[in-house]
Formats: sequence, structure tokens, C-alpha cells
Amino acid sequence: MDTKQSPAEHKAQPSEKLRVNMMQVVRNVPLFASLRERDWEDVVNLLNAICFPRDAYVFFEGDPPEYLYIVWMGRIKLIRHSPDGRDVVLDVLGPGRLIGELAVFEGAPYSQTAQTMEEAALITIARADFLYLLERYPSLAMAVINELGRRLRVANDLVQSLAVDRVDRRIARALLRLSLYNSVRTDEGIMIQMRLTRQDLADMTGTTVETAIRVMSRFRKEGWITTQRGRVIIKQPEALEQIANQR
Amino acid sequence: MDTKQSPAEHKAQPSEKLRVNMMQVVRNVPLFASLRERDWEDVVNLLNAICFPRDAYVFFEGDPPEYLYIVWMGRIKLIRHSPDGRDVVLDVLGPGRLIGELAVFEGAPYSQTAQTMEEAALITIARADFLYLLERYPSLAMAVINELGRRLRVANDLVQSLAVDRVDRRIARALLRLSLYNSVRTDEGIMIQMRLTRQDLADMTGTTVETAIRVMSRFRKEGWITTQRGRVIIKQPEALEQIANQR
DNA sequence: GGCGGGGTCTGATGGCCATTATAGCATGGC
DNA sequence: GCCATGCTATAATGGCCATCAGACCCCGCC
Repeated sequence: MDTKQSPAEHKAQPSEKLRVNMMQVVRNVPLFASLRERDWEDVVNLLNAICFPRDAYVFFEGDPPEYLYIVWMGRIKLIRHSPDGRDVVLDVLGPGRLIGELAVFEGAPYSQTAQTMEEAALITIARADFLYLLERYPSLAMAVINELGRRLRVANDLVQSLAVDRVDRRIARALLRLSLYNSVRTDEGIMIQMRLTRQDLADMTGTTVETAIRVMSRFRKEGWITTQRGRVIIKQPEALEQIANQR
Repeated sequence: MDTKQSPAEHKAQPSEKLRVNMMQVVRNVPLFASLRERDWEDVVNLLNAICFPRDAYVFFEGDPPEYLYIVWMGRIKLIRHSPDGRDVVLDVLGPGRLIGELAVFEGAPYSQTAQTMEEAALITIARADFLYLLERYPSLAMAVINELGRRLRVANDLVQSLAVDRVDRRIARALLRLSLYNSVRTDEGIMIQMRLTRQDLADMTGTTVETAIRVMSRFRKEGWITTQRGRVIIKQPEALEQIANQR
């Protein structure tokens, strides 16, 4: 149920090009970690920054693969739209992660949609430029393999969870997974670093909003989590882990 | 329910080393497609062949990544064992496909179990040798990326299907997916090239044997498929496609 | 031949969760 | 402030499918 989508909404235009120090990008992004200092300048000229508001679409599944994206700031969700209108969230990516690498590599259309979950800044590399870089610096392929490996592991975990787990366990696992990659410790507990609606959680776990709400309400009543305005704080990770792993 | 597993069964010993012409392997396997002829000999010496009987385990999840495997003959399923005894089939791989590439690349334990579905011959490359090859011939990384990409796409399709589809649709999709990669045309229809139990199908679609049997019986009664002794023939792919895609 | 085991098949029952409906609540725009 | 809209919340109903139970069949094996 894509209740989030207003009727006339379409691919949101990026709000503006923004001044990001590309040298800083090259120095900090895992993709370029294998490069030597003297190669940096070669790369910098091929990068651009682009900024998106909350809930904007970076690209849609089926679009031709124009750019490889690197997340610089914010969280991006990779989703699939189903014919009956339900969305499925395949993964959530934070700073440093790659988006669209497969499509760009293979020259096939993007096989999923990328949507921001909050204000986000992305680095773009045009397809041809990325292929050039890959050829010139084969070590970049290792970073691509790492990215694909990370995604494949997440996907396999998700397959298993969807195949054998009840809803409450799937949601507990989703929360723990998010907290693993995108969280900060606070005095109240572990805060998940993104705005997360119940619809998002439902789309991540193959259930409905209503059920996601019910389960989250139960978790809250048990004192395991608190939520306010899309911010989820895990107060008792052990309790969620027990739900996720028991038996 | 892993009813296939007899109590004392453990990692089956490979039945024998078998004489495979390694030059033929190097010439035909996608992994080595990018090599020049003069490099072939360098590679051949690092390869070994190993043969497994039906239902044997190549490795278990958690095992240390000693070898990269290349499927030469037969079909291998990648599975995850769940604590409650249910298995989940993540993918089925035929000749040419790689197994264990991620674990070998990252040095982490295999994250899934590999089991033969019929007699199978595999090519092994020791981890250290593969890393050496990757360094010496960076173009091999492209083949690894291709393998990971193929698996990721299958995994994403499966996630979506598990998240939103009813059982009959999931099974129809599983049959069509298998027929896409591992099938031959016969006068009766499209025959899926492996012995497939209802338990296998259930493990591929996150359901139970009983339900898989019920759905397959319905497909058979409708005249869409025939099955005998594990061999499935799709007589009316259009009918399955309609189940898989309608609405 | 008899026997056993793995795979297939069918029915009855009930539980999980989707669906539908309705209401409350916050947020942001005007 | 006020309304529209999106998100959260809760309850009632029913459908899909897991679970349990039992039977049959085929095949290899003793």
C-alpha cells in the first residue's frame, strides 16, 4: 500500500548542486580507499555532488543506468514496487555505500528504485567515467565486490527471515539490523539514525502497516523500545535479540 | 523440516577425484573467459576436480573458506539451516557458476551450506591460489562481480516474492526461474534439469511440504505440469506465467 | 516375498495475520 | 488558529496456510 505517494508525485528534482569538497570524498569513501594519493586528482574531476530532499526518488527501477551513486549524507532505501501497489524495502544504505553499481556495471536498467528517507547528499559518477576508472584502476573492483557482498548477505538474511519467521521476529530482526549499521548510543538506549515510519517497517518485513503498528505497540508496552516522530530508540536490545533468536 | 537428514549423516566424503581435462575447464568456464591463451597453463596447475554423490554436502555454513568451487557438472543448492530445523534454499547453481567466492574473498566462514542435488563434479581452487590469481589477473574480478550480481538479483526477486506473493504464485515463480536457467525442451514441454522433491520446492518458497504438494497437485490436475520421480516438466508455461504475474 | 523408509497425497482443525473500518493525533501549510 | 493530510492506533472478521494425523506408493534391501 503506497499510501506515502501522492497522486501527481514523480521523480523529484534534486534540490541543488551543493559544494562538497571532492578531495574529502576521495579520501573518505571506501570505493577509493585503494587509490594512491597521486591518482586522487584524476578521480576528483569525475565527481559531482547532488542533494535530495526527504522522500525524493533518486531513480526508478527500469531507468537506464546513467550514474553510479555514492551516499555522502543521509539514508537511502532500495525498494521494489509490486504490481498490486505494495512496496518492498530491500536494503537501507548510509554514508559510504554504493548505489546502482550493478546496473552501471552491466549496462542493464536499474533493477530497483532508490528513495531518500531524509535529506541526503549523493556523489555521482557518470557510467562511462566509472567504467573508465574501473579499467584504469582495477583495484576499484574490490570495493564493488565488497558492496555486492554486503548487500547479498543482507538479502540472504532477509530471505531466510521472510521464509521461516513470524512477523514479530521479522520486525525484531529488522530493528536490530538497522541498529547494527546506523545507530548511536544515547543515555536512553540505542537510537536508530533515520526517520522510520511503520509503513517503512512493514515494507521491510513483508507485512502490513496495521500489523507493524501492533507489533511495535507491543514492543513499546513491554518497555523494549520508545518511538517519537519516526525516531526509534531500542532500550532493551537483549529483549529484541531474544525474540529474534529464541528456540 | 529436514526429513532428508538421517541422524548420523555428516559431511559426505567426495566419492573420488576424477580425471577432468583442466584445459577444457579453463577454456569453458566464465571465470577464466578474460584470460589470454598464454596464461592458461599458469591457471591449470591450481585446479583440481572433485566428485560428489547425490545429496552430499560440499561444505557447511560456518566452515572456514578453504576453497572456491566452480560447478562443472550437476546442480548444487545453496541453503541455510534454521534453528527450528527448517531449511531455506537460497539458489540453485548449474555448470559454470561459482560457489563460496564471497567467503574466500573476505576470509569469512561460508555463510551458507552447499549441497548437491544429484551427482556432481566441482573444480576447486585453494583460497590462497585464488587470491593470487585475483591479484595477478585483475580481470577475474569482473567474473566475480557477475556471479555476485546474478545471485543478488535472484535474492532480490525471492525477497519480493516472499514478501508479497501467495504460495501458489511463489511456487509458479520458482518453477519458472528453474526452467529459465536449467531446462531442456522436450516434445512434452520444458523439462527442469534436476531431481526436485516437494521438500526442495517448499524450501525454495518458504512453505511446507504439504502445501507444496497441494499446489503441485493442483498444477498437475490443471494440466500445466507433469512430474515423475523428481523430474518436473512444464507443459503450459503461459499458465504458470499468468499465475506468476496476474493483477 | 516381506519389510522399511522416503516421498507423495488427502483431510480436519486452528492460528496467524490480512483486510476492513473507524477514530485519534500530530504536523505543516495557509 | 484552523484545516487537510499523513501517520498511528485498535477492534472485528475471515482467509490462507501451518499443523497434525493418517494412508498410499514406489523402490531398494534383506
